[in-house]
Amino acid sequence: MTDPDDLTARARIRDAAMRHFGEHGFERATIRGIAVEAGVSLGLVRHHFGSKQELREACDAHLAKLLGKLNDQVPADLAELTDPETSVAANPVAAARIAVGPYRDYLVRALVEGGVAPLFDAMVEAGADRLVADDRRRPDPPTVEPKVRAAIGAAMALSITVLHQHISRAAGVDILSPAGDNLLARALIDIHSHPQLSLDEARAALDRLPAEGN
Amino acid sequence: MTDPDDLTARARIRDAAMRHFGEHGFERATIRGIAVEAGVSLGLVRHHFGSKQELREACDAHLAKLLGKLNDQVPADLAELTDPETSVAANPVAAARIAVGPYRDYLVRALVEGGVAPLFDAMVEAGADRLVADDRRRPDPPTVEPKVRAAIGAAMALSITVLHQHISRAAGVDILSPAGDNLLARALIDIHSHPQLSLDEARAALDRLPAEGN
DNA sequence: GCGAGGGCTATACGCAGGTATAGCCTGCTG
DNA sequence: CAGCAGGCTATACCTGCGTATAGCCCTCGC
Repeated sequence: MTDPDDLTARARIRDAAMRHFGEHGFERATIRGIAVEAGVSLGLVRHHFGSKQELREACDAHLAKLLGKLNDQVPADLAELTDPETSVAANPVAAARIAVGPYRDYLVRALVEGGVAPLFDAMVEAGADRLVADDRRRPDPPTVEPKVRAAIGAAMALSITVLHQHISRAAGVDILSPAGDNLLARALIDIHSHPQLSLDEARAALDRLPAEGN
Repeated sequence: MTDPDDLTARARIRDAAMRHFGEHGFERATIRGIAVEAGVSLGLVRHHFGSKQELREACDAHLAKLLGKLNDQVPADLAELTDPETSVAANPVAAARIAVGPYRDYLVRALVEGGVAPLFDAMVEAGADRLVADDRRRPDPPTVEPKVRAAIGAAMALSITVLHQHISRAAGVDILSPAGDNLLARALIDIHSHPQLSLDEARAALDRLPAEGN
């Protein structure tokens, strides 16, 4: 976002494209609109990126690079990304929101219509590692591979971003705003510390399932 | 889906539209393509539904009606929707998959780009009711309104459908297929019966949060 | 039998927007 | 200075697609 050469026209075009794609979706966004917002001519967009499709791929790549970087230093970011202006401190939820913020809409679009697969897979990988460690401490051995559970976990984590408009409407609070950080954090802590199913219920549910096979 | 008058051209157009919108997205889908698939002329689409936008709204309405009906009789469906052909029996996950199946892609699109808000809100309402009942049995009183937790829960539930392509890829199994029903059900049971955070960890996390306010 | 209405088709219009071309201007290198 | 490369603009082209119009044909009521 604040790379030294991010003031080049090329970077401005890319950023404008990410905003437009995120806001309107790939189809509805127009090269002309992107060019206007970037303050360049229509032809220059085509000059730098060959076609609309290639422009999109460049955006995907850029997002992946950004979030990859972010992913690598989550711990550092958590400490560092404190934003004095909005009085959020030591709240991982707020940190994540701020970090992803500018690219949130684009990320959501990309997730739903393919693309950014590597990003998701990285999240799964990280989650699976954590699960493997946690599983050792479990009295009951899990019957499902860590990777599968991690994939579902990653989807659930992302669902807050992906469906934030619905969550916010239903909850009556903009969940992805400074005002919502605390609420969201508390809700997540509550949800993740209180199982929906008791172990007994879980066993009963498992027994009701049809025999292994498919 | 199997209404008596669902063989009318109007219904065929609507169904074709839902397929096209779901598969290609609203912008990329063309009225012409829909007309061809429905086996009618271009003009007839416009005759029945005034414009592309109105066609879309009709699709939204139809989906809401279908899923609303489904929602009302979930218990009945769970018993009834057993599909002998695919050997799924008494598996709620399979039942849900089969019920939503034909409209899955459309549902996902609609969820992400607005629309179908009432559907989501209904899920939240139902979830909140359940939470209120469960909360009474909790030793520690929840600090977050049921509605907020229910909204997040609904999003998490839907995330499996919305992000199924990523989950399936990462897990190496098509999670929304007969072959995946059992795996998905077992994974969900495991996840929902094993808290990610212990109560102690939860308390510690809560303490680390900045003071109430925002 | 005949007028009317509605399901349906064929054809045309208009334009938005992706793609393509031609060329300007500035700066660098030999 | 010559000349080239590359960032950049202006303009034109043309296809695809939403929208609009005109009218056919069949059925039903009188």
